[in-house]
Amino acid sequence: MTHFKDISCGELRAADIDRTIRIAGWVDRRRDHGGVIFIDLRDSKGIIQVVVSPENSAAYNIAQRVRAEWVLGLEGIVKSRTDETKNPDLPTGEIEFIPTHINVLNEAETPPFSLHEPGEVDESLRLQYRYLDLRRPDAMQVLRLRHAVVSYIRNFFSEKDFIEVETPTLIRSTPEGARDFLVPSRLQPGEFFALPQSPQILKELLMVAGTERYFQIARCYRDEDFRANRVAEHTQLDMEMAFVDESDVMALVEELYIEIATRFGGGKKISEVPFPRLDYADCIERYGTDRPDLRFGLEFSDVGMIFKGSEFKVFSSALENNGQIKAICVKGQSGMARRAIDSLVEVARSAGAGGLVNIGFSETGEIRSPVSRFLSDQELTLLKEKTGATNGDMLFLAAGSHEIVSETLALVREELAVRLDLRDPEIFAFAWVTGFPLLEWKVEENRWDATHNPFSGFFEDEENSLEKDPSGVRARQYDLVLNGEEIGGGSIRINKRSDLLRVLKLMGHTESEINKRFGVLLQALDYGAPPMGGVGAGIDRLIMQLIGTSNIRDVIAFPKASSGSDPLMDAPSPVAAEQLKELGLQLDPELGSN
RNA sequence: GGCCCUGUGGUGUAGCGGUUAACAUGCCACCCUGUCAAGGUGGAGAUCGGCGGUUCGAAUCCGCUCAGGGUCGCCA
Repeated sequence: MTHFKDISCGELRAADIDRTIRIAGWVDRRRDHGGVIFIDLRDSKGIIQVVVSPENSAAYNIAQRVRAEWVLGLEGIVKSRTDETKNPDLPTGEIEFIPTHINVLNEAETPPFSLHEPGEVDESLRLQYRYLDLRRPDAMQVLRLRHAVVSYIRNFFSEKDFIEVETPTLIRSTPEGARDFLVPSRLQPGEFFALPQSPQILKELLMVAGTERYFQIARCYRDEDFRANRVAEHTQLDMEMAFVDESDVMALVEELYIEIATRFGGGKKISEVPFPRLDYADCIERYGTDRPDLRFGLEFSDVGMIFKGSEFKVFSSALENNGQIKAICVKGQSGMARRAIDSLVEVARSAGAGGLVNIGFSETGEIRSPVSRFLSDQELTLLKEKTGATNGDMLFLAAGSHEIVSETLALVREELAVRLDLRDPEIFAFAWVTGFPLLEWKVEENRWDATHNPFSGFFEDEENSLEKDPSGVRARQYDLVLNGEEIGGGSIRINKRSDLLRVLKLMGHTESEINKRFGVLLQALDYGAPPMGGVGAGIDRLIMQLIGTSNIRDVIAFPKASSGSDPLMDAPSPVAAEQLKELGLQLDPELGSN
């Protein structure tokens, strides 16, 4: 196989018995019995037990010195273990390796943390020594899975006549969207490149160029604060097709994700095929979010009608202020502990709600609620009817503006799912969400803004035209949701210059701004841009779902800490004054010299 | 930028106003020829993230600060 090894440690099997071979790897564990010494030798494929007895004094002397994580090259014979000493827990447990020669390829310091149970080790320490952290077989396994998925994606599109085209990582800054990472230009001092937030414009230009079917595994950069599922640089499956409509793109993407979930999902089941299509407005009504976790129910019911003129002022006044009242029905939880209810109220308050009303219907039909004295029998009867609650169930109600109610109950719904363990870990719940409004009103900026990106196509008719009622125009946008995470999104693009201009003007851009920022695309659209659409889909989040982690750093070889710094390379770092001078940059003296 | 949580031998934790700062694991030495998280005996190893304050006395209480994690803002 190579100069140092004929076969991987982890691949040795009974079929190799009596072979004389070379193996190499790291010392996983060493067990010294005074006489015989056992060394578990680990490589990328697994572990093999090496047995060194005093009879081979040269090897034995070395084996006595050996410590954890030393790098060894061995020459020897594969032997069958006796029946009593076989280890059924190990894939290589039927055999062991008897070395004739041990070659110490490198010694090693004792690692700063155990490589055997590092789940509990401080993450920043693990990141600082990421090259050791990745030695853990399950960490390396994630990288292997990621590779397999990406390579499957590449094959999938290649076989469907797509070509992968690389696009530049030094591009022009556009003030739309997230904050750009900037790279100063030496040749044009005082000017900057931006790292792409996605190859959006470039892939549209590729469509104008006649590529027709393009994809790319593309790195995307956004200089915003981190979250558990968000980092500054992420990898995206970027795809674009010409001469398509929504159904073409969605069908292809759906086919891909079904294949990936089936092949790489570790036996988990896809809850519904074809993926359910949800309308945006409907989604907000039922789940309070545009990326609902469909692994469990707990849908909202609108119970506003019941409380018109109710004695309970919180409810009646919410309605008078044009708000709404919605309920979640939790089956069999009428006896929920007071503490659990209180903490749900806290969750609701954190979302901006005044509170959260709980109404329990006990098994014997009694009402348990802090507001029971305000509720009439008729209201309670109607509540049961509307929410489907029966004796034994618990209702949670929130009242207020549409926005507050949605956000509040969405949080409460998630929290209930966690506490009641409603999320089946063996399920992939995919869904498409469509029917997004094209534009949303930005109160602070006093203008319309694109809900996704300004290049998204739109549906309009006479009543709902851009100029008459922008809020009524739907985008030709589709988002792919998996287990409550947005894992992809795309649209059929605007391919006519005049339409793009209409949208950009509505968004409050002046002609000259438009030309400066979007001039290239506008011009290109004028040169015969075909109908086109595609998706951008997050690879990191997909892998997270496949392995079932909520920490995005688990699926990245060398991730940044959530502060945005790199504990391994100790980046970012100050640079020499020379470098700054070449770039024509001067630092704000108030930043100090650290 | 706001809020919440965490910081004690190498690692993971306990201790929460007076302790020789405890335990596990790792490390080192010795014993041990069939273990596979080997076992046994012994040993080294922490000024309790940093600075300041309160107190007769601070790992413990308070303030500031640093680092990490989460979250809101932000993320077309």
